[in-house]
Amino acid sequence: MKKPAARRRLPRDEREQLIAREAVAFFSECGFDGHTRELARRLGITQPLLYRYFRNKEALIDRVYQEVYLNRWNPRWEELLDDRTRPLEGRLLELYLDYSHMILRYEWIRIWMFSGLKGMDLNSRFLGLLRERIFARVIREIRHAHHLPSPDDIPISEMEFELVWALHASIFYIGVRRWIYGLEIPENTDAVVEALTRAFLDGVPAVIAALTRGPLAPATR
Amino acid sequence: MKKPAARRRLPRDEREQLIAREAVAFFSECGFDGHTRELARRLGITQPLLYRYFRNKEALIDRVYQEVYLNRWNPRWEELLDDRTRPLEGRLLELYLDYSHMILRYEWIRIWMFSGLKGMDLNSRFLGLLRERIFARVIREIRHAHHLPSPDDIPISEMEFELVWALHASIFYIGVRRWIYGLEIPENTDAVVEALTRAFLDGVPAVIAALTRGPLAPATR
DNA sequence: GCGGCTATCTATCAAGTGATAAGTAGGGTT
DNA sequence: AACCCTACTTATCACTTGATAGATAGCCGC
Repeated sequence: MKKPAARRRLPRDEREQLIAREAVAFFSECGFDGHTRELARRLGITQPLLYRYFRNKEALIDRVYQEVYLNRWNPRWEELLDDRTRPLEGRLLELYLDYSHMILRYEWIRIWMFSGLKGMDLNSRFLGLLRERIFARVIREIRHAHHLPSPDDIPISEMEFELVWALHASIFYIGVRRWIYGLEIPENTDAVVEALTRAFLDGVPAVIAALTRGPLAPATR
Repeated sequence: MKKPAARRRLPRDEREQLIAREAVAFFSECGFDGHTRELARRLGITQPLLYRYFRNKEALIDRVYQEVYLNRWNPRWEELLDDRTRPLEGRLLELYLDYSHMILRYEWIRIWMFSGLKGMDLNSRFLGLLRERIFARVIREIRHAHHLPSPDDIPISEMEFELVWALHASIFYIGVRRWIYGLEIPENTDAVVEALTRAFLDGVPAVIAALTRGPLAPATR
């Protein structure tokens, strides 16, 4: 209720930011087929004004991606996992809590899914990064903490990756339930993420131990 | 390469089925904003012909839902879980393998997500059923197999439901990776579903045991 | 093979949909 | 207070898109 109407003649930068912010909210609600007229209506401006700030609809959508995803990768996640002075459980809890705070948001989850369904490569590129930089490290550190062979000696198997995918899925799906299906979820999502991470750490090392001894199907990608 | 062109003047029922089947493939690929002209083009017919078989686009989409979801609920799942003459592990494996065969398909997963993003109540209604009929039973049977209090005595807690959601998420996400992100997944998905279910049964009962003894936060819905 | 039923097509409408051009007016500068 | 830059609006285009009306022609029964 700050402004009755963010009206006429704003400085260029300010208007651009207003548009970008509303575009994030709008496209995350309606998908990228949402109409520019409706977006303009929500901004309290006319539709042609959008085109004074963005060359076309595609440029506007690019900006939305930039706002929601760009530079959200936290290099600390990798450092965190590498820091063997700390117990593994603490490292994993911090990682997954932090990561969940990033992805368990309306805009993040929905634009992520819209983007995936549209076949953008954003998703596969990000998940490729996640797999190589995070998942592989998680498995490496679990093996190390349990005195199992390093991935340098025995490559990470497909099934080991699947177990880490499963934890990732469990966390991500909290957001899907809340922001896509519109279901109620527990108020304290941190507690759930924590419980899931602990359960993972309780159960998975034994499986990995069995895998690094048994016949292995190394991950193909 | 059977038919050069499935041409003119088919019997009414046959044409209707052709349209319905192609509509499933088409809308699962393009989403419900896909254009009727493009659908007609894929069918090798003109766009107005669609309207001789379906009152409007909405009716066509209703038919797609019907084709993909209606009458797919298998009452056997409930009977299966109730059958205490069989070991719990066998029952859960059969349940989740069968369920995964239903949902881990291109059309099922994508239309499911499109529907969720559009805010259809299909998703929440189906998941409500799943929660009450399946999840609650899974927890009840785990408790019973481990000589823990029945849900009649100690209601199922929020966290217990979360653990079952997590298994569901892990399985569902295999389909999301494959059919929405376009990632490679293990060839033998049955083996993965089996491993996830076993891991669930290995780890979760201990957590549930702790929960039914510790202070409980009963599930609110 | 011919007549008629109707599956299918051609032509077209009306409402929208992204985008552009040219006019209007707000507000900082002097 | 007059001026001018440009943020913003009005008017409009070209194309798309769901939907309808009427013409055309394939196929079954005789």
